[in-house]
Amino acid sequence: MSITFHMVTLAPLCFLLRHQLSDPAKPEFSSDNGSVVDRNKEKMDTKKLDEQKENMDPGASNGQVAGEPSCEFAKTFRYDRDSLKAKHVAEHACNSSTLVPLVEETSLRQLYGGEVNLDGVSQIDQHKEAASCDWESLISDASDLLNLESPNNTESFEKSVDPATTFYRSIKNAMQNMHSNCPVVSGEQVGGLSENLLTQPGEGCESMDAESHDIITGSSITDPTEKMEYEHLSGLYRGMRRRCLVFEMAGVRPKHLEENSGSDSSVLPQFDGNTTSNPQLVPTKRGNDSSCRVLPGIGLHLNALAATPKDYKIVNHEASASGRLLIGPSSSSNFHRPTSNQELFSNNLADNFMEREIDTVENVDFPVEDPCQESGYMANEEMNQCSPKKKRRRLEQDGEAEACKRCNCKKSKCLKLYCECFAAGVYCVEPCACIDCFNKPVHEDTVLATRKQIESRNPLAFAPKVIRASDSRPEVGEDFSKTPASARHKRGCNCKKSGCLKKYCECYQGGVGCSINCRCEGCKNAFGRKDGSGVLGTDHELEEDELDTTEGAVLDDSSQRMSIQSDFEQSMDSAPPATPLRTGRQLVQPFSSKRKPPRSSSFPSISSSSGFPASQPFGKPSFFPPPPKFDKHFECIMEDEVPEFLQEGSPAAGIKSSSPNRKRVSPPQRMETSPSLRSSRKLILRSIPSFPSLTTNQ
DNA sequence: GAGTTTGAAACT
DNA sequence: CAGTTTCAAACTC
Repeated sequence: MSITFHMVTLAPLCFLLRHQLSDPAKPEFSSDNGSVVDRNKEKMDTKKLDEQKENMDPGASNGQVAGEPSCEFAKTFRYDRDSLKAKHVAEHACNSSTLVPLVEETSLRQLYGGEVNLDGVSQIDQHKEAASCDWESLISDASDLLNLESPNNTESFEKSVDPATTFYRSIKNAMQNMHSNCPVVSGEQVGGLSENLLTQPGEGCESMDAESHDIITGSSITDPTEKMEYEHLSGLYRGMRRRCLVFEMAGVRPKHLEENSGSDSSVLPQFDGNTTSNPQLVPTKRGNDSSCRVLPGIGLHLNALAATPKDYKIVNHEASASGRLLIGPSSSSNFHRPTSNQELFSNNLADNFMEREIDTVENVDFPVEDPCQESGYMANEEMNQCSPKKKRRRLEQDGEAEACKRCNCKKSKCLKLYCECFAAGVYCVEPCACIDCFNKPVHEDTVLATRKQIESRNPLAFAPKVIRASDSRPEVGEDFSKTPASARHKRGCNCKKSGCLKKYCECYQGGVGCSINCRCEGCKNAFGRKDGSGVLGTDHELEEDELDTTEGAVLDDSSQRMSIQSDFEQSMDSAPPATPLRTGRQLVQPFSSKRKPPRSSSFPSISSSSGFPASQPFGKPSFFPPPPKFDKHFECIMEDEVPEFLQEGSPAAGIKSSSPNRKRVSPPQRMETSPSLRSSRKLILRSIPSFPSLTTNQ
């Protein structure tokens, strides 16, 4: 049991460790091509492992339910690889005892660096004598334990563990464990050398290397060669294990979850939006509704982990506000790091998974209050009997539609950009009316592969569609919503008939004016025309054609326009409290050179909030559309790109930092140089990979 | 709710 | 790169 717990509590740490081991100079994730093929292959292999796991897991009440976690474990091991460099170091260590000290010390420092200040470090040596364990079997057992864990047991388990203290303790143990492995190489524990190691030093060491990390994460150990095979994909699945692991650990998957898992095989934990009132962890049916799950920022969550349970809860709370599951580079974080698109995607995906997992962990003991989750949950519970359209409308009317996309795809399998969910980087949720949907956690690999493929075709495919000119960045306190035209659609629209006055137009839908990038004809975009004229409400430049009775976008007079604009602004302002639109704007950071959108000054923008008022001032269809589709995107973006707490390091920033997606931004250097945030920084996974020097803070 | 329109995405 | 097709959302009735 203790091992199981360790795996849970240390999962985030492991994530951290892996990142820290990575070579900073090297892209965090391999963005090599042919990933699709490789992935397919890996998929197959993973499935095999899956099956094996399932066979080994008699406790699996539901094939898929139990299977996925198992699969995750397998994946975990495979993908959860340290950087090649790190591994090589380990391998060298295996072959040369002289390197051992370096490996141990360096790895330890890298692994725990200044991020994890644990007393356990000092005790490691004392435990080197500890008999090396058969980690494979141990972990296997542990994983089985997880699956077999009955709700009751789990419950008692949860109760018996104090998150804060246990986490601390677990880390220490894990560290000890890790060192108990290394000594084998160093000769300090020759007795513990496995036969494998003796016969295959390199692989053995690699295994150990893997074990040393996977032990913490609870991943099962597989053939080292396989690990190599998937190493380049390590980043993509980095967070998965934790998700599953956590879920399993949580072991509180309610019965109804299983009941619903028939068609919805995904069994990742989801929390009831009602957890507000119910402190109990209430995972809900997952798979389709995953996108509604809040994936708070990694860093925040990790911070939460490092913090006291109280802080934990608070952070989680706030972090959950955005309620979006980003699985792709659509998140703004992409713009903050000079990584490849693939990396971005992978990172984001991983992060999201990570977030999910961490979130789950947190929620084991602390309730989560998340509007999105709630809405998602409610949608699941209440909308099931409604037609997709009704669901959509209802949600939209509730202003919750923006929180969770729901598609209606029939042919695309939700694996193309046609699918709003997919395009938004979220999994399809239960309310979706899609047919033959593959955009589910169950098909993670497929989704990843597809996304990667699409990105290979168009690196910006998942990037925010609307960007904001840097020079138009508003001053603090300025309501950027007043200048929607300052934001521009990344590519511009191509409208022919809609006059850019309907939501067919992406610019209009995004609440931004058309720009020179647009190839639209007869542009009448109320947010600003291609020719640069007329930003509604700001300059009264609406011209006759805008006032024409075209398309019902009829405006009687400027005052009305103003009213509408007002409405629009209000809508912008009516963003959910957790949606730091303005804040985000203030903090938007420049795109990395790689991510810099074509022909634009590159500031991702949030054109509007997701909370357009349900009521329209004039009792008729508003000239302004309901929250533009991109809002959701923007929300995430803004949240992502708002490392305010990192930038300012102010106490207040701490609160803001709980915004869900901020995790992604976290500029490493800032974190490094912000002593006041040290405790938080410790567990900001997101930043870890790019940490220039983790050892400097020790 | 069914059918149409629209334009982005995907394909050739 | 341009033209065409496919697709699903937006819209209309």
